[in-house]
Amino acid sequence: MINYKEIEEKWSKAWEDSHLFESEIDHKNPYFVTAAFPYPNGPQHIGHLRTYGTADALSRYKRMKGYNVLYPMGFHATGTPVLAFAKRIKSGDKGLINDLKVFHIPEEEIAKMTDPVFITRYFTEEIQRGMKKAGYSIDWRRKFVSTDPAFSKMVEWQFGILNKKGYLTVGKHPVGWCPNENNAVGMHDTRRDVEPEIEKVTAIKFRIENSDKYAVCATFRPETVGGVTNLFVNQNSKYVSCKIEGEDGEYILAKAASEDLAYQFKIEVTGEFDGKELLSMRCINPETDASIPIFPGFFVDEKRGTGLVMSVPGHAPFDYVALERLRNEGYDIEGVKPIKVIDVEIGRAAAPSEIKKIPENRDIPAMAYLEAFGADHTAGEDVIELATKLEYKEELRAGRMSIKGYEGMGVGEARKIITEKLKEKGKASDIYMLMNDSQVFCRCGFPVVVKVVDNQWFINYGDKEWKDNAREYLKEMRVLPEKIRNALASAIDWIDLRAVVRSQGLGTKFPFDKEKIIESLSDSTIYMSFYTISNTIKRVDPERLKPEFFDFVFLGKGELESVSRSTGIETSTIQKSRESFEYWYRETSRHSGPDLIFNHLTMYLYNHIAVFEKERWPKQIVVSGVVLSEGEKMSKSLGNITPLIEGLEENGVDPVRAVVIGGADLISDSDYNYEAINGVKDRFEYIFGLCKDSEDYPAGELKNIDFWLYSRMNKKIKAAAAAYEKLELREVFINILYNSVLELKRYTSRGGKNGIVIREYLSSMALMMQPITPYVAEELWHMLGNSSLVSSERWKDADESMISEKIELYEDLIENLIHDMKDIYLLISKKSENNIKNARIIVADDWKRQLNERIRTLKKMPEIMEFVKKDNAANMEKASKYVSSMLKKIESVPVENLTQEEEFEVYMQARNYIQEALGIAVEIEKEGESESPRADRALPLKPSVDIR
RNA sequence: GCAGGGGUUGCAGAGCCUGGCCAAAUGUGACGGGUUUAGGGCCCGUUUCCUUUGUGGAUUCGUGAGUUCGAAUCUCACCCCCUGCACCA
Repeated sequence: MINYKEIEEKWSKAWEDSHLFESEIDHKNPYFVTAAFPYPNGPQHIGHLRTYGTADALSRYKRMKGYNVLYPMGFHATGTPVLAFAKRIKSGDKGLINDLKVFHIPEEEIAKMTDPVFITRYFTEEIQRGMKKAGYSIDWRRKFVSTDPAFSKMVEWQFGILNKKGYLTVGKHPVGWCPNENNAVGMHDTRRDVEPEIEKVTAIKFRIENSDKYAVCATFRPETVGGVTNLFVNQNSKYVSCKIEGEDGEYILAKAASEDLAYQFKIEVTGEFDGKELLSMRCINPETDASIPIFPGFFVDEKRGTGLVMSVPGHAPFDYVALERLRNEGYDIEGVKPIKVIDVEIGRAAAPSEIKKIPENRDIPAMAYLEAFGADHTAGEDVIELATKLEYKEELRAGRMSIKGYEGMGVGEARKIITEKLKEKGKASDIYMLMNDSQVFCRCGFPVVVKVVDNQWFINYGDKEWKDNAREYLKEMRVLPEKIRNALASAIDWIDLRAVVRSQGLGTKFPFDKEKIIESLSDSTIYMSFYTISNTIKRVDPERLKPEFFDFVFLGKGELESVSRSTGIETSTIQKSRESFEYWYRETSRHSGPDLIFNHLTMYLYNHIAVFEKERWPKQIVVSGVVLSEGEKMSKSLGNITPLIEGLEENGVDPVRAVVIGGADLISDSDYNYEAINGVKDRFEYIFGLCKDSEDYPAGELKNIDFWLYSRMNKKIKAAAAAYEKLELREVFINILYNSVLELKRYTSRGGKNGIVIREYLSSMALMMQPITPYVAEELWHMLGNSSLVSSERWKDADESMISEKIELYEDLIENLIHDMKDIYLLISKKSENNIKNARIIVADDWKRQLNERIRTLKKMPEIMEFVKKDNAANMEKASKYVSSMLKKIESVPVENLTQEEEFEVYMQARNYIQEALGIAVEIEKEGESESPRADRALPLKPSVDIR
């Protein structure tokens, strides 16, 4: 049994003593690996092993390939998480405290976690401990925290550059807002952690006849404005008339709605009245100029939108139903007829199971959709809702405009055009609505509204030139796995204005508004560069880190002497920092998770482009997937989160690394599960056992099977290198552990027992395994008698001359033959009462082999037979039979060719093995010399078998 | 809705870019057998159906259509699933 704990302690100490991972500038090519900043607001769990472990595997591999690799680590404490953490501890949050107990954090430590500084220190140490245990080849001397004053200086410098380049703008922005606390609310500030879903809708103005007042309706479907036959109001609600800054005329809104909208517009209320009063008015459809009435609508919500609804009975089931109900109540709705503006085939784009029948009459689509669900205007709201959703969906996807001026146009396109037109004429504008199914409440208990914030600072990722640069540069950059390049490209296109400051949290003060703090994703877009100097400036007073310093170090601007004079930093320090940056910041690999593609990674790319010279831009981005636990997503509620250190101690670091890092290819999810870990352990045991046994094996002369193992080994080395380059770690690991074990087993069962061959194979395994399972590799390496550290060894390239397809073919022939023979043996033993005495293997004659060549090239019977005649080597009758049968399955005519003698030799050499496998005596004969009735059936590479 | 990814034989998961050698790797589970035979481990076999002194046939890779001599692989349409959508790290 392998004692993982023992080998982990032994080798991590050896690595530390040899300072193997403390990287200094040297004559070799640099390679700089960074992985996402961990947050020091909790210990890490098994899932974290993925990104950091993958980065470690790459680091270790690149070191083997002769690069001077730097893999540093720092911590991200800016933003609200650490503060919020302290706040929750202070308030005695049971859930959080419980979580911490799961991670075995002592109570007296938890008690101290009301202090953000303590939290940061505690968890940076805790995380570092876990990372060391996990065997990451990290240079810890460069560690820093994003709240360090020196780091802030660099962020200030960065924002100075962004500002100079005109990438910072001030403007308006909609956010979820609590009117009580006067604060922006995100998901974590709401009750039950719901995300306020803010959506833009179109508000359309309907002028009230004979006045300069407008009724305002919010809608998602402005393209149906031509089908508006009336408005709906809630006759029991209060309405107001008001003035809106920047707009002419007066506007009518529900009172409740106007209160919410006041956070989006400056609204001055000029009057208040009951909804009933509106019923006597008429207004003008802005698209058709028709005069339309105002009716009471049962479904109108005074808080939703504007509290007025434009009625499109032709295309909105709710509107249709409301009108029908009014009619049945005796309301005079004559003159209001549904108008069809879109043509659509019902049931075209929906799951047919929902639909009961397809109505024939589609003159009123809204009615038809209700009928499709077997309902009419008496339907309940849930059915109307269903019909509405289906109709909206189908019309958008498959509908064609039928109204004048837009005939045949797709609904999506018409929506854009009509909205644009209305806006141009000043008849529509955008408002924001919360789209959550139920009201969103702030934690303080107040309902959340949408506020349009003024004076909000943004980074303008929409800047055309910047965007073009990013788009272009992405093409040059290496992206692993290749398939996320698309996602990055669309992220680059999509990212636009990004709010960049917050009013609370830890972090760097925003240089252009010192009240605000730089938002924490924006402060960590170029931090990797800081690793290159974090150790050279350790003793420098942060106040001296003026922009001139960073200009010189990162951009090579200015003169050393004058920078030193104006900053007060010694020239040697400045010079060293510059050299370090220049040396390391070239070949870089950035590692992150899939959730960061659309924010961090995109911003990382943009900001490098904005700040640095092109040689310093990202060279490679690597995104690794997430880790499941026993096939399920890890989550607190499932209680299946394994703390990193605990998992590593329980199962051993390398089995866990193998399963988590090598268990799936990059972006795919890997599964941390018991079976897989055991599978890996079993194989490690096998390898170690074989290694021990092989000490007693003699060397001896090399046989076919030895050459076979060499051939497989060298092929494997080639394949592993190719897969490592693309970080296809699953491919690598399956190949070097699982397949190796299969090959070794086959080798020994075929009588392979050459100690030198086995040990050479094992040492190449140790080398190849090292990036993924370093401890086990190290142990194996030393068991094989090496005294160096495998972690500092070079990659051994494949010896092409040892790769032999022919040798491998021999082995395949034998395996196939045994397989076939076993089948036949089974069949016969089932049928025959008699005991089976022996088996004959009959190897096909050479004339068949020569014919195979012809069959593959000529492919036609007459021509082939022509050849047979000329050649005269074979019996014509036998030959024609053979050719015609082979022609039928021309695809399976083997390309490889052996002579009868060669093939015969192969079976002769393996005769003992075959006999053992079958448990009966085996004779090997040549077709021409055999007396077996089945001799004819022998095919090249597919001997006939005669068992009796 | 928009964007990205995906739907493969019990499960997991390759293959798809570069069509044929794919009834489809590998792992795991299940079943049967073996092993100085409790279990485990290890070894062998089976694991879509039919057939069989054999290496054969039929039907399969979300659904439907198409291109092709030939499609899991290419094209189109549709259905379903996962992830993200901003001030939140």
